[in-house]
Amino acid sequence: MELCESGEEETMETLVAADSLLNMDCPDGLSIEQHYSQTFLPSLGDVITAPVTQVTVSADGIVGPVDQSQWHLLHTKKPASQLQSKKRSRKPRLRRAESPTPEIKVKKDKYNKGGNTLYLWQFLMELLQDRQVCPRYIKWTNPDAGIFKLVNSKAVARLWGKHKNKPDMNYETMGRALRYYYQRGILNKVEGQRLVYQFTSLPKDMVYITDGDGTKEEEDEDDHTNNSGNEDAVSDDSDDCTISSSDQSVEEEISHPPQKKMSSISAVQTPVNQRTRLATRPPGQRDTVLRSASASLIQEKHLPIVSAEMLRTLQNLEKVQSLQPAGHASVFKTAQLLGSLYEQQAAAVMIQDRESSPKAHDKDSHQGHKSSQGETPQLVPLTTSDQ
DNA sequence: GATGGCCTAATTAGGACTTCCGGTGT
DNA sequence: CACACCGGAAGTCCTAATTAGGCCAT
Repeated sequence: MELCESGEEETMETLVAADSLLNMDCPDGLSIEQHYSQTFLPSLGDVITAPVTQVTVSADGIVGPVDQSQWHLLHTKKPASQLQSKKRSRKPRLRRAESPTPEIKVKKDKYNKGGNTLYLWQFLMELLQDRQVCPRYIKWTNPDAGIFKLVNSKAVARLWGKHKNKPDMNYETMGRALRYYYQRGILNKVEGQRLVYQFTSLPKDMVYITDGDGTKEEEDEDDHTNNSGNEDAVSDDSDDCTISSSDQSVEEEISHPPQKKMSSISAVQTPVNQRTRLATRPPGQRDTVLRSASASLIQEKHLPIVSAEMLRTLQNLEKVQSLQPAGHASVFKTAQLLGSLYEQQAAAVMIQDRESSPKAHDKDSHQGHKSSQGETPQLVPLTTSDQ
């Protein structure tokens, strides 16, 4: 195992905190460093299953169910000019999907290729679901609104640096990446509160870890009144007790993906309708800068335009069921909305299939049932009205 | 030999950061 | 003074998309 180098300008506190975390032995022999660079990846590999090779919604997509022959025609019929230009000149490349744009792509086995392709926001979400680091180094201050705090920013940055194999990673650098998320509608800054950020959307079945003895409201109180002092206490002093006292649950944690820890941790799974409305909101979060849902995620106006490829992928919906929230934010929103769209379209197709092929009907009805169960984890946009 | 399909390596474009910086606010 | 925070600019790294070329069957 690689030991963390010391001797930087960081405080001893941070070094001890981060190093103890990074070098901590896990029951299965993995350090937490390996845990975040390896254990997460298989769990994310489950996010995107092999049959979902690509999901695209584009401006020239086609609405309506497409059968195989139509599908073939769609992809073989090209303008003559395009065919002629194949030889020497490159075709104009379609822009790849950016996070909050309507062009969505689910990459095949993206997380199983050995590369560290876990995005920073995914990494933070994973940290927030891991009681080894939450709430010691990162914690929810208002889970309902997706607001979290980097309790020990340097430790979190070092974890991120370890994950990305960037030993020089610091909070300033990581913070720049976080600030880019503002533009892309993935994160918002909570004004007036240092080290406090907000996810614009969250997975439907996000696991919320709260302080063992505290409530969310108490955490918020801490944030308003006892920021730095609390950080110190949380970051280092709690190292021994937290880790040692939770060995059993940590062991379970390591052996199970974060999403499956519900039985072993103090977790709160907030229903969507509860998360999207806040009865009482801490006054300090009133000034939260928020984008509207339409600005931050897939917009419903884009959804009538559904590519044939997307529709075909949705016909494999039972495979899509395994999509998990750690995937691309917009993917889940799209999957959610397209799922309902697909159900409507599938209903029409089912009538046809019932007449022609009973087996096809059984298959479709099965898929439709699964999708209507809402088993596909969805990202829930957190809008201004959520505050 | 011409043609078309398939496969694969190389190339390229673009996304997601990373690094550096100068500046402001607390 | 330290730290958090901001955003511009340039760079790196990685991956998906595309192309070119070889091989094989017809």
